[in-house]
Amino acid sequence: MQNILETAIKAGFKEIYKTDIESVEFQATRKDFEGDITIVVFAFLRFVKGNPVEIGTQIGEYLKENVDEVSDFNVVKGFLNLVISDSYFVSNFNTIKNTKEFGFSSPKANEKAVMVEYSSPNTNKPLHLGHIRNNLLGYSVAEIMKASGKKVYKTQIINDRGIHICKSMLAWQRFGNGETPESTGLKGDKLVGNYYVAFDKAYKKEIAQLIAEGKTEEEAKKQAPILLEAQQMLLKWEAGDEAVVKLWKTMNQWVYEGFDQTYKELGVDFDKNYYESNTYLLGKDVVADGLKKGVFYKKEDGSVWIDLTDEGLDEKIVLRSDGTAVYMTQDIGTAIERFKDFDLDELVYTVGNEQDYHFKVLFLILEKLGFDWAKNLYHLSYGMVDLPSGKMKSREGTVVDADDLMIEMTNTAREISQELGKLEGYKIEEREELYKTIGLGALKYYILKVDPKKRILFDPEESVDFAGNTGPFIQYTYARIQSILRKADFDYSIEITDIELHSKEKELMKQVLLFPETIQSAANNHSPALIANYTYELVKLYNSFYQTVPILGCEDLNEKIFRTQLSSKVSEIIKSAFKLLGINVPSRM
RNA sequence: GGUGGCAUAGCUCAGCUGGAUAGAGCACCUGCCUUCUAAGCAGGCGGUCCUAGGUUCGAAUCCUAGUGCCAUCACCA
Repeated sequence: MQNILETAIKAGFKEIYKTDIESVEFQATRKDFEGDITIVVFAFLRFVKGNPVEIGTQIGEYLKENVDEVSDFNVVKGFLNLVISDSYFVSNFNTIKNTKEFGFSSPKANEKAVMVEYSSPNTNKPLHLGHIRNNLLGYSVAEIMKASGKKVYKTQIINDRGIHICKSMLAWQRFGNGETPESTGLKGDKLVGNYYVAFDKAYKKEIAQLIAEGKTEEEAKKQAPILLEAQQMLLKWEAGDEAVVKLWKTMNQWVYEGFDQTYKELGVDFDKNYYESNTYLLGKDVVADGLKKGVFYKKEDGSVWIDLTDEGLDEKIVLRSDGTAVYMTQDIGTAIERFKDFDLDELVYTVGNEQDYHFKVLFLILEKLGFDWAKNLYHLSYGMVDLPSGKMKSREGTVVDADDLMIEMTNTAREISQELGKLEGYKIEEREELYKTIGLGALKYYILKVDPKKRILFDPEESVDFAGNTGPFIQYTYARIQSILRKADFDYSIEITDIELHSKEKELMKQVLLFPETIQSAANNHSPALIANYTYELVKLYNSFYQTVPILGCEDLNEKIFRTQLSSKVSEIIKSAFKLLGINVPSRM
């Protein structure tokens, strides 16, 4: 539509004012004015001198005469509001009416893929609310990019080695009495997490003891025997000590089983897992190579650095003086590995904004090393999820556990649903499934509707809403439409062409037609929030339509068919949009 | 201290590349279930868009400075 108008407007200026204009500025007409599309006349004043109202009127008249789709216009101040004909909307609707997965594009042949990394947990403690945001964002962005026409691989790198892992292992050895998930009935990740906390407790105790003996806090922190022992254990692990490796495998396996369960409940998945225990040595040869190229330099003690002061950053270490890899070394190696493993041209890292600096440096290093794909690396940086008491800290037990939270959400959904009592004829299992759908819908929507880069304040005392701009509200609208479609006992597949639109229908259709560009924009911006906001707007318009005009009770058969078709399309879009957010929709609720 | 991010209604958030009287939801108040699901609809109340300058016909949006909160600046990850 905009293209048609732009060409016409340019032609109009040429005819009336004998001038060429560069571009036309469009915007949606505000609700309080009549019209569908608005042209900002002010922008033309650079090319044509005169009164904006006069110019607007002349252009409006020109368009009304020369463009079929423009049925009327009005000018308010410097704004030319155009009324687009009903037939334009109706014919547009008819072309998309039967499109399966309207708004989604399929991947083009031969196009390279995008890899989205998310989750990437440590294997020493259970997943919490912060991981939930990460998982939901990563999963959703991956789905959105798929829908926008990209081939996508989902991945995570599991941080399964290092001193923090040894801490839980050591604590289990000392205090565990051979406990297992089976013997305790605990989820594996929970059990291991308990020992991570136990380590910290014992460690703190030893520190206090040493301080009492006259050491400074700093000395005490470094000399606590339990810490030294954990460090010993790490060395043994790296040396391949049989007993340590065996324990490591056993405990990690417990954690994986626990994680799998959480991921399944949350509804996220991965195409490939990377393990840090396999990748932590990667990148060293790249560093050696970069050293030759002069990208890095060696200090006297043998450590290798990169100087980024020209870019306004600092110097950064890429290899320790003892030749071992740091985090950065691994990330360099892993990135390269991934581009070898898959035919990629883009890699998205879903990692909190506390690591902004790290990724800035990483990308810069890869660019300096000469990888042309380095410019296609993207850090999907999101804000922290904070509690009213501040930051969540696993070691201090101030975390909102992922499993617990999902259960609580389901419980709330159950309470509300039972109170409303609309589920006659539903079996117990069906109901439980539904409570989960609604509870998780509330949680996921609550988190995803917020712009990723903003931090979220989560108050466990105030439960997530189920009314207003929420997941359940949107699910409810979907269920309502399903109810209508179940009751529609007539053939509504025929094409309706000649029809006069109710203003509610027109507004709704305008929103429907925006779905494809919303997906593209959400993909470009890596923002599920755009999908959430779009869907909310769509659903609000639908509910207003639903309560203003009769659908099945409509006298005129054409109207009735058309409104049913429109309802059906809206429900399809709700379902698709929610699929992009990883949220299911119920046929009743 | 250096660097980066954020600041919009009592609370939670929208606000696209600058554009019309700054929009939703929650909360509070008023109506609407003998028509398709009231987890809904219609309406009311509520704002120095952090502050001060600047650019512009026009600034919540762009620039500069300041204030506040958060993050980061380790041979940790």
